[in-house]
Amino acid sequence: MMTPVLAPFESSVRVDRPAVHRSHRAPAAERGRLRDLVALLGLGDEALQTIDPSISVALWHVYQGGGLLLEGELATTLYVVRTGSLKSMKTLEDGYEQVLSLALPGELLGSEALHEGHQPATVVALQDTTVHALPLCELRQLCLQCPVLDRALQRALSRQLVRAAEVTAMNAAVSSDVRLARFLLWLSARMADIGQSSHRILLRLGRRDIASLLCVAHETVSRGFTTLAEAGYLAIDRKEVEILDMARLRQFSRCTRGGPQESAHGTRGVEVARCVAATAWDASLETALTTD
Amino acid sequence: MMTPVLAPFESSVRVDRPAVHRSHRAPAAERGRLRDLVALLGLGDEALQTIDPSISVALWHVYQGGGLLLEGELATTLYVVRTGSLKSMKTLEDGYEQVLSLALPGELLGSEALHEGHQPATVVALQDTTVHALPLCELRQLCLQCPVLDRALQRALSRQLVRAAEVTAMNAAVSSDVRLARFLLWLSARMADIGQSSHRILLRLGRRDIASLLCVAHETVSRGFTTLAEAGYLAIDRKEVEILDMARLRQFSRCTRGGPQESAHGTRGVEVARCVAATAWDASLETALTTD
DNA sequence: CGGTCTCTTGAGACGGGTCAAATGCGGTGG
DNA sequence: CCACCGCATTTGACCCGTCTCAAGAGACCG
Repeated sequence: MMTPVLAPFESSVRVDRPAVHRSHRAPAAERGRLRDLVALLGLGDEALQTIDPSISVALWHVYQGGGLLLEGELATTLYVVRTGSLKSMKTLEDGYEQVLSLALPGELLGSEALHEGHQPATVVALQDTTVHALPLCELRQLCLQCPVLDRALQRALSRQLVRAAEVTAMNAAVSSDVRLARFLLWLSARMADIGQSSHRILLRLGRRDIASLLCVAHETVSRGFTTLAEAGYLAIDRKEVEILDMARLRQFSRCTRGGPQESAHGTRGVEVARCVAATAWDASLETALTTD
Repeated sequence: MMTPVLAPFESSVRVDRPAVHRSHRAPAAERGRLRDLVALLGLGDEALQTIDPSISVALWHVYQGGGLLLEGELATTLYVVRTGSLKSMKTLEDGYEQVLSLALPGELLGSEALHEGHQPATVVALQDTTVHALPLCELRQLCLQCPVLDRALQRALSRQLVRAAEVTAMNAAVSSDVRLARFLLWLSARMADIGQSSHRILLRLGRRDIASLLCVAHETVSRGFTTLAEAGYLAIDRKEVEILDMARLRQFSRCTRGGPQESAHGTRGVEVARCVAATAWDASLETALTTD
């Protein structure tokens, strides 16, 4: 932690040719690191027994705004997020930054590079973050030694696929306000998954990044927050969101084009009533869906 | 092939509760089936040696409009597309059908269910299609026996992730015409990958499905085709597309909001000229990019 | 304390959604 | 073989939602 962080690229970075912007390796070398990794992959201590303890699993620190992966880079390592959060994004030919996903603890990074051998996306930390680094060659050994871990890896890959599908579903053709509501519910569920509050959320993504993820202009996101807040679904202060009425927010998020359209405008609750008949049913599902 | 196909659901199906619409198992039982599967995963015959030949890999036929996976279904099997094509889609709470991806030969289906254990999406054949079916329990044995295959599976999973990211990038915030152009280029590249013409393409997806994939109204897709055709980029007849000017189509596809906007309207080539200065450079990259 | 950033809010224009109707193809049954 | 029906596709007209441009208020940083 003495070593200064290598120039993390600015938050709204335009990734240029070279420069392996990379945060330094942290000195930390705890004993339970492997155990920690194994737990993140959803396995118990018993899996630990079958693993060669000489395997080196480095712990990396990536500071806010720092890059972990750079588009085009050769794939040498797979990462598992331990703490913090990161965004992955693709810089399109025209220079537009398309945010692809949000990585929270327990998730895999760099797995898209197994195919083709180079990173298809850039990954940047949204806050100070730690990741376990598994060199691919060691990973192969691990998979051979420990079939349980091999399967855990498959499951983790599968989860990434599910996440990607969720993002696509979020962007299903609907109004921007509904998209934003879906985003918040999605985030809320994921926070719950990692044991954090699903009601009070600190947005790590800026408006611009959220906008990119939802494929809208950033002003639209801003207005959307205002609208949802005025409707009483949530309170927002800068990057802090508090979901005040989960059930109604979820109700609102169901609207699609073609279906009964809901507007969050106007006196709260009035026009929402139209399709809220299902709210009781809704509430019964809520616990199942949110893991509150 | 004597057995009649179990009621395939109609092409524009709304998946309701029950009914395991499932096409029947085909009688075919060729010798080289395993070899075929292994080849689809990008492995050579040498991998075949390490595999227990008693492993049962069934070949399934799914007829046009027939379902292979049903949302919510328990995960028991992984499929590898052998011939044909399928779409995977999610039925959102409001009944809207969101198309998530297009599966072509060599791709994995059902892999999203490794996590959570049940299918998160429905998969329907767009034409008569054959898939290799690997029961999960046997798959595990295979992975143990044959590390090469295990890694091939990881790569295949990784590829699915890349595909998902591509879809997201396609939908990056741009005009609907540009989105359509990107879709066509994407499809063109994938057709090339599987050894088919990248210039003449038979669309297996209907306008409605394309619209869903691109998150626009189906009328907009229709108009988009007309626009691109009038601009001279392509010719379209019903479901047959012929890309007439790949370079200019690609050029057009680069436009994003914020960047220099291009309109395909009006006399072809006029307004395109503005940012076509790079066309020479473009052409040099083309071969690298398209695998024509 | 200024510079630079993000975020918010407003005003106006335009793209694309919605509704509607015409066309054409494919499949079905007489 | 033909008439009929349903569905996909196309095209037009209209209007709302969202993008764009612009300005101003806060934050954060040096």
